[in-house]
Amino acid sequence: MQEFSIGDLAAATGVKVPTIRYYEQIGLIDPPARTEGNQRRYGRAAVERLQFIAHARAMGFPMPSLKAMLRIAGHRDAPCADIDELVSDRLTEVDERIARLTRLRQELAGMLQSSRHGTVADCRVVEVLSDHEECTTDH
Amino acid sequence: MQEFSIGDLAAATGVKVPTIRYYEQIGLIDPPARTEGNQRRYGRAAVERLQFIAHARAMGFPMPSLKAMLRIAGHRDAPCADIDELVSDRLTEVDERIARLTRLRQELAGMLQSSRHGTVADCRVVEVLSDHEECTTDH
DNA sequence: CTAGTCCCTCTAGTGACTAGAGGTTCAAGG
DNA sequence: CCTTGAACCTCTAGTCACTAGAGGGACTAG
Repeated sequence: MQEFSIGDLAAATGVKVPTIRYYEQIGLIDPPARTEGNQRRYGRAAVERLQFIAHARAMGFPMPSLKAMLRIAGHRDAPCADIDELVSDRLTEVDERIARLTRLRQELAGMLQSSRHGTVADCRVVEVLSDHEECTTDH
Repeated sequence: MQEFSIGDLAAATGVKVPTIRYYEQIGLIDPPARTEGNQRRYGRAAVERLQFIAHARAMGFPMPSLKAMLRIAGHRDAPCADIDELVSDRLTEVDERIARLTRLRQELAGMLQSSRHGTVADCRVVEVLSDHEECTTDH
């Protein structure tokens, strides 16, 4: 089993070195073996685990879900349904977020549309932002 | 000109009391007049300004843009175009964000689709999250 | 062997708030 | 007028997920 320094691990996963140490500190990854000179040495498994973490973070999973997934993934005979649930929760969140952003998009576009005057004094943007009643959408 | 306590202001705008003090501290709003007993008293203008801030924050404008907008909005004869630019920047950002989330949505949905097996050992979700190559989209 | 890069720990800082301690002021009811 | 209780004050410290820096030790290629 080949060994990786923390820098190798960082290069392999795209997670920065101090962030890896931070993850170790908060217990997201296990403390690895050390060399005589006290440097961290990781194995393949650590690379995969960190890739998993990086990837899940990139998909916006919150830290607690991440911990839960890692815990579940550790039991190879645990039911996959538990993880599926976290994924579908996240899917729902993403859907909501898309919906909210779409409404916001409309509002922003509307603000730009109606603001072809000259100065701030009669700027629709300022008005709309100052007065919630003016919104065409809710938020 | 009627006066508002910090609590009134909070009630009127939905911004919490400590947050208002924080905004004052970072110079987002002006320090208001004080009573004999050193309590803050605000006027109408402060309510409007804070509403503007709350609203813009709800729309996801970052703090620096907010400061810029407030600065510009202060000059009633400044060109509205400067604010429009911030808004259209934000619009672009929102569009990008929607696009990213839509791709993510697909990936999450795909993961769920293909994971109707039993245990973690052969859970697609775990696989996909561990191996970036498996992604059907890029991110 | 040495130069240069990587690694170590520890502390402190970030942004945008939030929470709490310990004390003061205000406004309404008696 | 006086009391009571809610609202206010300042200040410090905590949150999350990192990031930056200081000051020093370890590893590796030439």
